[in-house]
Amino acid sequence: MEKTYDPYAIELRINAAWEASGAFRAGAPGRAGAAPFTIVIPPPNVTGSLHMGHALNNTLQDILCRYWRMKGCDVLWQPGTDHAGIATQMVVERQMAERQEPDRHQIGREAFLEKVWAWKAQSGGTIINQLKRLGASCDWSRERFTMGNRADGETGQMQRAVLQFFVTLHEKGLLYKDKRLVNWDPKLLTAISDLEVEQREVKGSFAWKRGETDKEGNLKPFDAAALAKVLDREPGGHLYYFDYPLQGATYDADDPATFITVATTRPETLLGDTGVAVHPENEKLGHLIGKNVVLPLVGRVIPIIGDEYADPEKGTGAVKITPAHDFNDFEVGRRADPPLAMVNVFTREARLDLGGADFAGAPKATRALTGLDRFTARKEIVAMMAAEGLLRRVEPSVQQVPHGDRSGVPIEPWLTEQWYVNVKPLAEQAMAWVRAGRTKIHPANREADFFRWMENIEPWCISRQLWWGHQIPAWYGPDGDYVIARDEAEARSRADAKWGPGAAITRDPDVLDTWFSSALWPFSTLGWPDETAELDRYYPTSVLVTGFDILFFWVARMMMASAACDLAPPFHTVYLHGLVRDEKGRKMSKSVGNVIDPLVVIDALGADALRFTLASLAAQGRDPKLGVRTAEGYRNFCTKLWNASRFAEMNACRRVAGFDPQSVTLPLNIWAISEMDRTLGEVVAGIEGYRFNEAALAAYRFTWNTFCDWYLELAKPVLTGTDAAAKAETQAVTAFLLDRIVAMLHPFMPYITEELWAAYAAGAGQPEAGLLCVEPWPEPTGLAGGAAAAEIGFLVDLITEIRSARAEMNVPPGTLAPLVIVGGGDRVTTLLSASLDALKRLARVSELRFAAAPPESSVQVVVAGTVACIPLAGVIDFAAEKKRLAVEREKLAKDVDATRRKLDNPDFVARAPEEVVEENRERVAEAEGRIARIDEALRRLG
RNA sequence: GGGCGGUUAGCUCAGUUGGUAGAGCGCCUCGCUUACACCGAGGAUGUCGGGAGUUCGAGCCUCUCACCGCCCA
Repeated sequence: MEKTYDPYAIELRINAAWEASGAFRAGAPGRAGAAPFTIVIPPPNVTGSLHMGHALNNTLQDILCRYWRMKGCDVLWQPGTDHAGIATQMVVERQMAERQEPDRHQIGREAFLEKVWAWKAQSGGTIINQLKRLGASCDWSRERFTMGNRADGETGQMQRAVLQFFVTLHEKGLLYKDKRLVNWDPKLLTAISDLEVEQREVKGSFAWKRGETDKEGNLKPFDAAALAKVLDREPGGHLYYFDYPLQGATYDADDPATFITVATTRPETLLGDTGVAVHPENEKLGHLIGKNVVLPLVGRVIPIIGDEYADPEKGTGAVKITPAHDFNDFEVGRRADPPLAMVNVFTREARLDLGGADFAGAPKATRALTGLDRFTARKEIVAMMAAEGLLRRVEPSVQQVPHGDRSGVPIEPWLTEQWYVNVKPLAEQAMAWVRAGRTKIHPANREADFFRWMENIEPWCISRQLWWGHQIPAWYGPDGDYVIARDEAEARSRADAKWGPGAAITRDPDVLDTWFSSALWPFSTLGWPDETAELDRYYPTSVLVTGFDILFFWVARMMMASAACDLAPPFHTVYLHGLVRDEKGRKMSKSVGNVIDPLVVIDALGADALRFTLASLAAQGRDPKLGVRTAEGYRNFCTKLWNASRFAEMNACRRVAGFDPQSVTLPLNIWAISEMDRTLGEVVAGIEGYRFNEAALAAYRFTWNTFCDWYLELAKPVLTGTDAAAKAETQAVTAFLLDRIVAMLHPFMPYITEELWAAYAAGAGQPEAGLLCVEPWPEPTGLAGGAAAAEIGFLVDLITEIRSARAEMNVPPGTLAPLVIVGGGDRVTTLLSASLDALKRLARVSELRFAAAPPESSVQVVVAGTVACIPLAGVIDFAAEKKRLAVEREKLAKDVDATRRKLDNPDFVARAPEEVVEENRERVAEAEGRIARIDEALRRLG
């Protein structure tokens, strides 16, 4: 073996070996009869690159896949990538702009898509290769892409899956077109779904009030320029109060009978107001219901209506209603009798468009605003209202402003016709699955989130005004109605039937939401809509591992898609992990500059160290916090394991064919094997219970603390000793334990364990032995630790106590001293005599003596009732020893006191379980025994 | 405003039927012993956010308050 562990070279070589062996291919002939275990990867954005979230997500999936593969399952980890419509189209458009090329509208749809595919070809392999470096044991031969293969066009299977899904929804009556408000992104010029909107808190700073005076008592005029300056930085964050004059009255700012005041956060929408709402039971304003106001700047006469949406406690109690530009107002307008008119004032770029009939009667100055950007318009409108004397007040307010999560600009509710899926019945089915336990969600408390969202689910807007994506398979005929078909030919025949032969039809230019295709991922990747052997064998999949942030985006939609296609629930378990944060708990983001690149960590410390770190941080229901240094400890762990293996090699601890753990006789070996069994149990329970951190920690503790710190140290005298039989057994056990350690750690640290496995095989003269990744998972030996385990436990405690006492006495480490055992039984005598070499080595004992009474001038420790004395005349620091004993005595006395009080409580003795009471009695007895010995020792010291 | 989660050693966090608190890192002291200084040995540090309740017994269960975070309106 090399002197040091070099991750980079090893990872490269091991990866090649895995690839060449086909070990990760699903459906190996040898596993034809095995149970399948399937995971579909959450497909990363095809043009993206690996970030820490991916690293966590895929590490956890890989742990499961490698574990179940070793357990004998036929594992399919289905890899692939997502076309990420908006994000990818944005990237390509940005590139074109940077190169000062003509934009997509100038070059046309075909040429643009050509460029996107070219970009995919160029950057699409990046993330896949990065996943390979992480060690992901996907079946790479089955890689899929949500847009399918380009050469196949719409006849490719992945494309047909999407078309079939669309047709199925249509046939089930779950698909419809509707003209309603959508979240419109005026930068990307597309509708986006509710989930793609993020609320950002915005707070303004400008305040003004009509009639306000300065220190000298002069009226403060409204300063439009000052407001504009504030709004240039941040257009939101203010509440504006406007007076709307009542029809037929002469406006007088001081006479409330002549106007109604409304408050708004978006003054520019005023132009589209078609009503004012007041709560029907509003005592102050209720009497105005039924009257009209004259909309300032426009002249439109609009009604004051009664609607409970207008909260009398909030703002002025009256709300301006703009049905075409606000979701709540849209509902209010529809409820009203007669319904309020809809007046659209924006273009798709969110510029004012006041050229229509609705503004024919508006003043010229107002119509001149046409073409202004919405935020410029905001400043203008406020200034104009102020000039008209109708601005009552401006105040800063904290607002949640919806922003497009991709474009980062405020979204605009906008009236358009879009395609929707009625997801209600599908959500019902998905919820039924979860209720019935056919799909389990871990951690369980996320189930509540799932139900809350599903119960309040809104129609899913699936059309996007983009080019990169699956084009909607709907064709419009001469009358504007449509037919839906799987392909052009089917569309033609349907069109012929509907509109007569040869009717002109045009296909809907829009594409489908990316999630529409990723919703099919668990079955489209297996061949659906075709009936394939893979679908039969690997569907439904086993576990879905993903971040809780896409529970609704993706997990819920996969379940609904399965329901729509009359398939079983797509997975029996959903495991949701947290979001990786930096060491201060902040989200990792480029702008903050706290991003830790997984590849940088892999380069520096190795993939195994990164993986182990992530696994050990993956506590359920918590966001892992990762610092730059966190992974170093686990790099050290790799080195530790490496060196333990080197030690074994140097001491000729070779794998023994046919080794039977039941035949082991040395207490040390029995103890170690039984500890190994226990650890295996913890690791299995951790992995199968999705408590990855607990599994990782158990394996870590055994390897470092039990095996390296104690087993190997205690084995050293045996390995260098003269008892050939004991030596041979210990060599065999060391090799046996290392085999199990690397197997147990393999799901977490595949590279170093695979490498060591090969080294062990070579050492044992089995260079042709197979790969660890397809070895069977080690099953517990069932060896009972019994008395042997207790003996080693005693020895470990004794050595620890002696070391501790010596250190406290400032005994120089080089000093050897005898160990005098007082009143130990036969078992102790035998054990310690047999362990003399270990005691010499680990506790600096020169010789072992047994005596009836403690010798003079000695330090004494007590372990499990046995008194061990170290006579150190001349070396011992008497004052220090007295102090040490006094401190210990005080601690014990306190303990005795507390425990006694408990035992004196009749309720405790009566109600606590017998074993707890007994435990406390023993505690008192033991502590009192120790106190007696300490007192004796103190007397002896004078 | 509603919901969820958090508050445990200097830092990051474990703590799964309630039985007198643990790990890693950091810190301090020491280092004879060639598997490993990316190491070894020893050590210090916590009224488990505040308050109340249930219980023989609460980090854990209930209520309440405070602060922090996330999601939704």
